[in-house]
Amino acid sequence: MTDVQNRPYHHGDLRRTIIETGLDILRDEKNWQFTLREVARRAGVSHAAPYKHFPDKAALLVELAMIGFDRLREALAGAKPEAPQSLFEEIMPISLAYVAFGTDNPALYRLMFSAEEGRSVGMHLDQRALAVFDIVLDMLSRGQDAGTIRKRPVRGQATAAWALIHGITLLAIDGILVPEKVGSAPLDAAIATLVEGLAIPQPI
Amino acid sequence: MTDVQNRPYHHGDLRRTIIETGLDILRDEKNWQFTLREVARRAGVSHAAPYKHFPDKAALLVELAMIGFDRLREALAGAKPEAPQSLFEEIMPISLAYVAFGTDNPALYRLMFSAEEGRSVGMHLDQRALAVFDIVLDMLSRGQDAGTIRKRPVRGQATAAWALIHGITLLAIDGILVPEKVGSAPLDAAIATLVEGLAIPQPI
DNA sequence: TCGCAATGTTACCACTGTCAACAATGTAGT
DNA sequence: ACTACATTGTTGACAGTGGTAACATTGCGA
Repeated sequence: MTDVQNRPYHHGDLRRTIIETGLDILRDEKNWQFTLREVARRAGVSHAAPYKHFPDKAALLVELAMIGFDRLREALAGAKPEAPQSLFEEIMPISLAYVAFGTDNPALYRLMFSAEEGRSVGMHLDQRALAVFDIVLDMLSRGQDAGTIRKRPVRGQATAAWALIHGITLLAIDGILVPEKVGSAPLDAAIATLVEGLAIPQPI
Repeated sequence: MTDVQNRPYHHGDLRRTIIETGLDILRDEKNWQFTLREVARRAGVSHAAPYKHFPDKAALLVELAMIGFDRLREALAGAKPEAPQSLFEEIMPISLAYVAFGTDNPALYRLMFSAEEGRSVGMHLDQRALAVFDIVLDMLSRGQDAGTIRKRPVRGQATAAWALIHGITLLAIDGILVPEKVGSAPLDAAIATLVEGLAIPQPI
């Protein structure tokens, strides 16, 4: 266990440091210029050092995207209401948590769904993304069992739910859907529309 | 009017050529490496020539994104059904056209909604994007007047509709929502769910 | 016809991703 | 303890990129 004080030749735990530095850059770099050399620079290490831990830049980005999916899943799990009285009360907090995660970590969220880096992210993305998808899927399945949502292919309904929230999140990140307050009117209305589409119609 | 045959010193209409070449690259470059030098190369011109027509790379990308929005708007306008018998019949073809546009022009569609290039695209995007948004808005307004959709803030419902289709399109581009056939089951189901959320509930 | 503005080219700069060669360090086997 | 080796970090190079400045060529108006 080397002492951190005297900057030894070997960093000690450079891999983790690189990942954390990468997350930092994703967090405060609004201009999305993610350079491997900048990561190395911030980590106080030479520009080629990261290559001892990651085969190339895309690999690091994949790693970061993975962490992003993990965090998103945790955020959703943490937002799940305990005793929802209606489908709306169940879906709303999770949706808000999802959108909030996206607007709080715009660069990271974009990275998660970007196929721009040589298709790598997209390739490895399936499993983790589907883990998030499964949260929605479970929610709707239970709702269907409880008789609160329509009897339609669950997969299609989950797709609708995910796509809607995903779309809202990206529109919010892009500043098109005013993300002033997360609890803004269009957002609530959009989610309400989704819930109406899922729920079994009630007598007016 | 210079003859195109003998490659004069002055290209003649380089600006348009650059834009078209850019669109070509967007079309067949799946790997999303959009280099200004490659554009110049394909246009058969020196690597600095584009700077006489565009201040920088971002400006060209903004231009391309604009064209993308124009084309999307035209595609949607062309897909509008003539005499829809229901809200579903009205929304479905437009939605399919939207998703098809995205999956047919993945790189272009991504560019349209990417704020990665120095926020330029996002800044200039508003007007054109809202033009697309207005198509949805008009559709829902007319539906509300006709009494086929719920009386809720139109803006929120239009947001829901757009976000859902936008999300579906991106998920399809990312290959998460199997885009095998555009008329796939999850896609139809998702749109159906949307329509149910918009429409006034019918007696079962 | 002459001079200037527009447009294209060349040469250069800083920067990036990536690789090869080299240096320092930890560690296993004797 | 000593030595050979694998690990990890550094330096220096390469090609490719966005961008700028200086220069060349052309078209066009006075």
